[in-house]
Amino acid sequence: MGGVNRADDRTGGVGGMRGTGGGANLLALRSHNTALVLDLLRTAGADGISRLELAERTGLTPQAVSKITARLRADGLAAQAGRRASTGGKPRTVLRLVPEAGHAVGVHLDRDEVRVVLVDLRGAVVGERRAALDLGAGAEAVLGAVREAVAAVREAVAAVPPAGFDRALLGAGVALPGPLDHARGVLHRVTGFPEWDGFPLREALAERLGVPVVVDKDTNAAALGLAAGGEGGSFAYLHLGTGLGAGLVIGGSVHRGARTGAEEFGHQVIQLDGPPCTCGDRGCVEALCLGAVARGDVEEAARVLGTGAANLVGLLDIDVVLLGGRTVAAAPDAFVHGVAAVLEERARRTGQDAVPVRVAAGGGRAVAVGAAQLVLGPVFGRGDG
Amino acid sequence: MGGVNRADDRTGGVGGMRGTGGGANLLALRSHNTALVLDLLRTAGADGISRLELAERTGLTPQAVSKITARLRADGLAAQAGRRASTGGKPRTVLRLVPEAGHAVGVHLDRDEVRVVLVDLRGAVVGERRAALDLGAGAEAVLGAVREAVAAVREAVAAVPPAGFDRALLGAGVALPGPLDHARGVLHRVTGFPEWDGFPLREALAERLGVPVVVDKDTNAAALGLAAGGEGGSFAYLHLGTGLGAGLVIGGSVHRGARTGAEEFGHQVIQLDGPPCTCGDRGCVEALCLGAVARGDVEEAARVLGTGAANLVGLLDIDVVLLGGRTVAAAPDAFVHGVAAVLEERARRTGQDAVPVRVAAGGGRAVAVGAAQLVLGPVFGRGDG
DNA sequence: ACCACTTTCGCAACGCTGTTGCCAAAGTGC
DNA sequence: GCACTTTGGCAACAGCGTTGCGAAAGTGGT
Repeated sequence: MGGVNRADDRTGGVGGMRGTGGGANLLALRSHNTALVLDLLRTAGADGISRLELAERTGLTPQAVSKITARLRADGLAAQAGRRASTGGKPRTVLRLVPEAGHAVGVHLDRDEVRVVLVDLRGAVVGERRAALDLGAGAEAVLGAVREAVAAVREAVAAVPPAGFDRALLGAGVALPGPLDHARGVLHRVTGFPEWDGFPLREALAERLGVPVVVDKDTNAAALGLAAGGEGGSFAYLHLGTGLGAGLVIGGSVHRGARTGAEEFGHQVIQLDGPPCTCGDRGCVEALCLGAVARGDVEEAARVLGTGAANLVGLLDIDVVLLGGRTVAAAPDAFVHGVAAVLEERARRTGQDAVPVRVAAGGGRAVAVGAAQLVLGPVFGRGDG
Repeated sequence: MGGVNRADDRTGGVGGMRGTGGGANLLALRSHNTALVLDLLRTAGADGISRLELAERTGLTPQAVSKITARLRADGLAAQAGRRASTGGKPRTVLRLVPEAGHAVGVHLDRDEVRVVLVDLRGAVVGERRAALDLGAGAEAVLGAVREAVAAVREAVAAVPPAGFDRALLGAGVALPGPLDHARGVLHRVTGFPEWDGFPLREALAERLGVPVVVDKDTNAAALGLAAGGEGGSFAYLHLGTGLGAGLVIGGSVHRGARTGAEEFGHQVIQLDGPPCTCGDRGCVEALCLGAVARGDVEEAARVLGTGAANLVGLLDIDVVLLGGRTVAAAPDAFVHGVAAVLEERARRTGQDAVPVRVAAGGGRAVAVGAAQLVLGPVFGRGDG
């Protein structure tokens, strides 16, 4: 290890911290490093990870890792899990995350139903509940239904063994369609339901549930869930259902604009003076893509979607394109191949490797699971996603 | 101030730190907070800023700020600069950055000339030199010319009073056209000059100049320069010259992809099956825009550029669009108004405020000045830009 | 002119961080 | 069975920001 300070040769430093404020004290430093270790424990999964490996990956000294993991074990968040084979000396003891040391609920508030999942620290679903719901039935009814569904899931899980575990609920993440103010938890223009305009959902729900609440757009939540599910680097999640939206993950974190209008992927113009779109513009990807679907021309829809994806890939250097939504689910292969074809053609021209295209994992509960990650993310140092 | 830990009620914490590694020790914490203070001192400019103001803005305690600024003063980086009016007690002493405590050179390596600037810590130009240069003349000739130009600027500045100042050269930033590997400083496919392919420019130049070197794409450097020049938040710099490129600043930092292909703004398709582009695709913004310019139809060129910009604004929630480059400089008003018109039309539809459009400041030496910021940025905690 | 009060800001002691030096524990290999 | 390697905890340590306190330097009332 030598006498040289090991963190000195890192390029990153503490990094980050844009905007105002950002002074860091010892508490911030401690929680930062703790979150880092927790994140590595989570990534390691059931295999576990040794202290020295943690030290190598974080750049901290083994002794610092020992201190941090000792605290985590004392708090019940980590546990010893066997040992590795010796390499000529004392074998490394393997540590693993204790998934049931904390939980989070994820709420997917859709136009016609609410879906609630309870996940553990790993992000694994341990309870789920769906209920029909009219998003236009008014705030009281909707909030009540959410409260009920959340309570039902919590009770169901609490009833089954193994009992005695700490079922600490860290908070609730809520995802719903339409732009909103993520930072303040206030809704804006929920498509088709103007009565929600300006509604302080986070505050109202936090009061009813008695736990911290985070709200976000459904596509962002889905993208976040995919990122937590092992999808690394930068990727775009394109959701093609009744509309066309996207969630963007850049460098591991979800991109949200300062305003609410971010990720209007569907209203990117790719056909100057093309057919009119519901948004009032002409030649939007959404209009072209859904128009082709309506005509039954899935091939053309995929090509159009691929062109929009190619623009994104070129602009932001995306690593993977993931497709989701009901329309994609109806003909997954056609869409994947069609989009991939456009990207491969592009890669052939630029001489680079083609960006892979896949159907997003998670299926129908991807958004709810991602919403839960809105709460879990910060625990593992993922900012707000 | 009370007994409560003040950093606890911040949402940010130490934050950031994506990817592997990232363990932070006390040294990292110290340099983080120091950089934060330096950045505020720089932003304050000649007006200066008081210790208590620094404390409020960073979230640190006044005492911590006093310690940090004492170190900075001892190092010659900060100095007392008068005092403010009293508000009923001891008046605050104002601190300011000592600009001449450090310098950086910025090199703009263009196809036909090299432009070198020497800037102080504020980013103000204190020396400049231009020289004709054939980028295709081979590595030896080009590197020699750069070395000569840099040496000439340094000597010219060292010769003029006020003498005796610490003229510490922190490093050199180099900007040039075409994609490259920013992290490793290796070139890729410099448009029109295939012989530079894979050339380790950073290493080669660092050896000749004897100072650390950072390389980046010209549009990224220009965007970084604009960000350092007071342009806040997220913005896009669109450069329309012999080609069409863009530099993206998201949340105060330059966006670079993991690969080299990021920000291929000009090859965004906005006209399906449109006219062929030099890149091999059809309907790229660059082809349409430059085609219109060639026909003398500046109005149409601006509309096309505006459509591309609108796509960007919608996708990434950009705050400002800045235009630059020779073609824009030839008819600035036409381009600004034409692009603004598209964005205003878009804003009218979505019911939001229109994103403003301006001509980028800095003129012909914007890239060189921005290149210097590649070196200065990290000093002020701006990561690598 | 004097004194009470407010505000700024440095010194000293403190708690806590990660680091270093050292040693016990627990394996492998001759 | 002994030498060696590797792991990881204990204790002392340097250095970070924080807290307690007091000197410095103004204002405003008397």
